Amino acid sequence: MKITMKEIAELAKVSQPTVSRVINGNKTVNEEAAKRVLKVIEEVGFIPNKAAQTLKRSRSNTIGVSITETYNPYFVELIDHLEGVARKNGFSILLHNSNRNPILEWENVQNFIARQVDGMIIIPTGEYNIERISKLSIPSVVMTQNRKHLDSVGLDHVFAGKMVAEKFIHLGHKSFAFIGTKPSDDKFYGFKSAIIENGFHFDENQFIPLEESSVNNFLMRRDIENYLNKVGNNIDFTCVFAANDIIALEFIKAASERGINVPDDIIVVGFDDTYLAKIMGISSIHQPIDEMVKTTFDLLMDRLENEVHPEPIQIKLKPTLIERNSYLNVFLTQK
Amino acid sequence: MKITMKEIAELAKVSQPTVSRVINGNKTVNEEAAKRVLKVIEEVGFIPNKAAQTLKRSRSNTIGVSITETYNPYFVELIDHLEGVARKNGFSILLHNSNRNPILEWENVQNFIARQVDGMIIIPTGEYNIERISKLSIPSVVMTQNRKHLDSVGLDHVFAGKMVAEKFIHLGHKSFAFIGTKPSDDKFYGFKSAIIENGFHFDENQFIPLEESSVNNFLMRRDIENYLNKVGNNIDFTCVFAANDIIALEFIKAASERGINVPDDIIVVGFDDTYLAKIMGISSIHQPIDEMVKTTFDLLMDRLENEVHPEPIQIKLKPTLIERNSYLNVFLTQK
DNA sequence: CTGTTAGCGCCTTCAC
DNA sequence: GTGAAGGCGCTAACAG
Repeated sequence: MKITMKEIAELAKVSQPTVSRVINGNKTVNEEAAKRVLKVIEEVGFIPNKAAQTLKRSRSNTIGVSITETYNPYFVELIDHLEGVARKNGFSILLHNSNRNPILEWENVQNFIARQVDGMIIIPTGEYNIERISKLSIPSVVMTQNRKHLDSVGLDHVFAGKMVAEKFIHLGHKSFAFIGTKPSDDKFYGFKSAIIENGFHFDENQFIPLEESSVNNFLMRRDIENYLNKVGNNIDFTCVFAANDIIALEFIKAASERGINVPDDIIVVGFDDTYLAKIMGISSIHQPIDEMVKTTFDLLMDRLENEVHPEPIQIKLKPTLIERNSYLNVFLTQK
Repeated sequence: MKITMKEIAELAKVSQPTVSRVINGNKTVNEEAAKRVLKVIEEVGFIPNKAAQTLKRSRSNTIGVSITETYNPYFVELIDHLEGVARKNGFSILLHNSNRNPILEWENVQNFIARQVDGMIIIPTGEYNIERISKLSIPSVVMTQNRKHLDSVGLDHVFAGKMVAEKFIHLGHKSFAFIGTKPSDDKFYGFKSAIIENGFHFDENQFIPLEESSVNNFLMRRDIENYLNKVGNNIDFTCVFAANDIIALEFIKAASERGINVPDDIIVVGFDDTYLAKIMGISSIHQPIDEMVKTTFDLLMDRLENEVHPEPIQIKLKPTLIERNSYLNVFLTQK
């Protein structure tokens, strides 16, 4: 059924390796013969079998990508760009979702190995598999987060937090809030540090906690409502930094329903600058997706070509703050 | 560097085919020997080379997925589910984006063939490549749209349009609008037909046209603004059916800025029921993503196992209408 | 310039 | 039950 080089060779009256030569652009082929081969290939629509090539060359031109979720559009943009960059460089993407589950993440890695990927790009579920991966002899780079034991391209979250705090302070705010999963978050660290460094106080009651398991907007909303119900009318912060855009939007909605106007009463800054922020006009920390993908891919290519295995590189990209008016305000002040 | 069955065989003091046998669960192996082999495999962390397996078995357990975009979260949900179902069945996904470009789409297909995928799932860019694909001898199924020449799992768009029109009529509306790319759209056809069948009139001036090239919310917004500017205050429709949720939201925003209240003045129904609709409380046509993915995958598996190549099957799934209050209304009526 | 040869890692008869 | 032999489709020396 399937056509092979052998058939092409017979039809073009050359040997099979010659067919291989013309396909791989080996110049040392008689022009006439090459033409004949190309003609036959064209006619029968021959496409070389990459499984055989991979086996022979021990290079698959495939990279395995393990992601943690697709719920946050930020990750989707990342994957999409990555696929584009990879294709432009002749690579295909093998995509597997770990769903934030380290066990599945490890399965993904095993699968990538089995399928002979040339390299892996990992959006990690946590620390769990990082060290094992680093010992694997397959070039791997972690994207979106920095890890000690592996090449990684992340974002300067501390800087992002500082930037937001300084913006708030510059705008005259004096009482701050943060919404996020864990207090150990770098962006919270940067946020809080900058507040304190500027002589202000961060009230720990104004850390609005989200459950680790709150992975969609309903659950995030629930956590926010819980907080708001608890504090009742004792809200005295005037600015909020949310750990991502979905959270920011849910806070704005929850606040609005309680008669709190954003941005007149409270201003909000989200994170990731996804199209959610763009569509809804929410200020947000923009991650340089293009740069992150490009850097990650280049780093992987570099590791792929230069066998030497030096110390892991940690690259931290600089975010920027995108200011918007909050479209929601438009709706609120309409009447 | 890489470990092979040969090494395992030596370490376990058996022959290489025996290693293959235990890995593939062939019962005809001495228990003692099998144990030894498994132990060695465990110790050295051996993972069989799928490129070799693929070459030998001419089966890769991979399916190629060509998508047109990731901008609409609906497609992302689809891919994510698909990846989950595929994995559960031992398949990996090779993902390529055609970016709505038929040339890239064809490249994707070629690449899939080269990489020996067992089957393909295509979200098509249009009619362009469908027939070529149908002649390919690799099982392929089109998802999200129905095509004559290829197995396809789509949605009953005509029914969806009817459903929305009937809902509008039931609510007492008499003047209708539609926002979408082309009047040939099945959902517009169903929408308009139901309006006429119920004795109402559809004013062609109330087809709000979007450019084919308007692929993001800014461009969609621009088209909507153009329309609204053109008609000025002569808006006499009270209900709008938008071809997707992003369009619906952009219309709501544009209308709100002009003092038109949604849903008090105009009600809006979107399409796809993405989380955008969920987050913003926009009514929308829900596509049964789970069912679509499951059906598509099962159909592909069926084609994969039963060599016979009967007539293409066209499956049309039934959408449902999810009614919401439009959160935007909450904001609008706040003060 | 080009054909012959060998082998990538695995699976599959086929004898023993 | 298991080893030996052959081959999947391709590439890479190596002669000629």
